[in-house]
Amino acid sequence: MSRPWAITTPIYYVNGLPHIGHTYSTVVADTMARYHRMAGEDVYFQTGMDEHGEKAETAAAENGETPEAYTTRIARTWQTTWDKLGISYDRFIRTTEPDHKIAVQRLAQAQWDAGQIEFREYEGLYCVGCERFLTERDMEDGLCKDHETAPDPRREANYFFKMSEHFAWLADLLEKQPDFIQPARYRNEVLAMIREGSGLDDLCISRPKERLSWGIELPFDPDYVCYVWFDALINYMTGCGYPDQPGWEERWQACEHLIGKDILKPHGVYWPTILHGAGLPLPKALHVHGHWQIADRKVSKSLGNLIDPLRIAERYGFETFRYFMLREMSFGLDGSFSEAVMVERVNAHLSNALGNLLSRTLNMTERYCEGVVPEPGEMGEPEAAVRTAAATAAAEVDRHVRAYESSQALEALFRLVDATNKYVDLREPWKAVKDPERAEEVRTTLYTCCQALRSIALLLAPFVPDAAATMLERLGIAGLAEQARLPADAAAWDTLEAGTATTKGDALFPRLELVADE
RNA sequence: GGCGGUGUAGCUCAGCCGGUUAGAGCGACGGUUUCAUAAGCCGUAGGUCCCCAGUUCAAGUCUGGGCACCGCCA
Repeated sequence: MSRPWAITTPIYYVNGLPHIGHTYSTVVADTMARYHRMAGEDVYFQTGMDEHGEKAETAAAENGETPEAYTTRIARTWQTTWDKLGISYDRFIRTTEPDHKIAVQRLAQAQWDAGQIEFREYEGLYCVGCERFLTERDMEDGLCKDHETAPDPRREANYFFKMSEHFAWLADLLEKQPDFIQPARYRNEVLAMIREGSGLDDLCISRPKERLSWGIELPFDPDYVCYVWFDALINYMTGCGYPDQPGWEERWQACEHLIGKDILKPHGVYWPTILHGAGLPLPKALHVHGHWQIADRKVSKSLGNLIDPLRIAERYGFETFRYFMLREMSFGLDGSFSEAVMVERVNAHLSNALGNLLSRTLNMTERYCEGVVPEPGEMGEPEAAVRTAAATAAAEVDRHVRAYESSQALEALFRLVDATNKYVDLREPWKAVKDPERAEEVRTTLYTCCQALRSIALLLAPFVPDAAATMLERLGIAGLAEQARLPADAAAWDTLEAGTATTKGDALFPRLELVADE
């Protein structure tokens, strides 16, 4: 049995439509999942929707729908989007599903039994319009900022998880296991959040049903439902099989979470302490990425910075969008999205460097070698250099992908593309072909190019799967991506069989033109 | 107000524990080639490494102060 490995996207809140931020998270997770699958690991990849809570209940009511109908409708839209974009998730989980409800109740019960939960009565200023207690930040001159009304003093009783008792443990964990939250900047932020005097305290994990009914009932008090974050976070474990599926712990402890920096606190503080309080094991790591700034074009303020992935896919092709996000964003830092820059990058990398290499190689193979992978002669210095470049690329891609550094991984991969282009120019097969005595050299050159393209396609498969599949198909080794093992098979040489038919085909990545907005 | 981050060529960024003339990719410009998606290849262009002070034989790289932007908290 191969080694388990799991990855989760954030559990997206059932609200609106996916934009570039969600798409980026999902694409990174998909790329990671595809790579680990190709590395022969037993991969589980989960994404899904967080469907409970006040906001969903309110939105449903505004639409004249039941919460069930509303959340089902929105969830379908999201799932359809991921399907259209070819995201290879293993499960699209919804927090309204029965197994999740069981998981939440079991975990809440475990905390209750462990004495981690306390019932407390408190008083605060409640805004009827907001349907929640306000903090100072929400008010101006004693009025709710949103509703400009005075909040009522109100008493309420709720269940609290004694979260602050676990801060020392968490700080200690982050010292001993610095890789638990990556990159390090976010680990430091979490340490700052739980430092003495930072203000973070215990976590309210319930809502009285009279105020909110759209939630999972607390197992020890039917008058209350779970606070939405407490409910939502547990989805990651539900998907791994908690509590009853045999062997869930193994998968769970190999599970890596991928999130945006906006939800660092729930994932970096709430989640590990909740698990610790319930006496449950932790996932393997938390990987935190930055946000996309939208650089060009006027973006309507009311719509916000909405980049609709389907619209981009329609205009430019999803794989180019995907390539751009993975190549352009330094993991952990903010990135800048602009269609103009995307077009520029994609043309330079995918069309000019890679697409053209494939195109010239296959064209010459067709013209000079009857359209089959030729029988190579002796390998010289330049051929050995390409072979070394492939081995280097395979090793570097592996290292960077495992560290979530997709940008550096693609950079390393394109060094192989460049090396191969330089190699062709050095050998000049279009000249050599005119000299009958150099026939063997031509065959060796084109064999080497095909072999390099095979490595490139394999390494590229997790990033742009469709294009990589097309490349392999044209090289006469369709479906190889499904059987190959990374990184070893991308570094392997002399694996192509002479005589295999190749197909020239159309441009793999036609050059893009910037589409003008209407 | 507190804590943290970021500030390096037009753009996006590398530069680890301080050490030869500060790097890469893209773009720009010039040359060359024709197998190829007006692609490839070769070369060039020159940036006060945010500012000031300090430590050091030596500082983008360490220390202190300042400025700008961002994040978290209050």
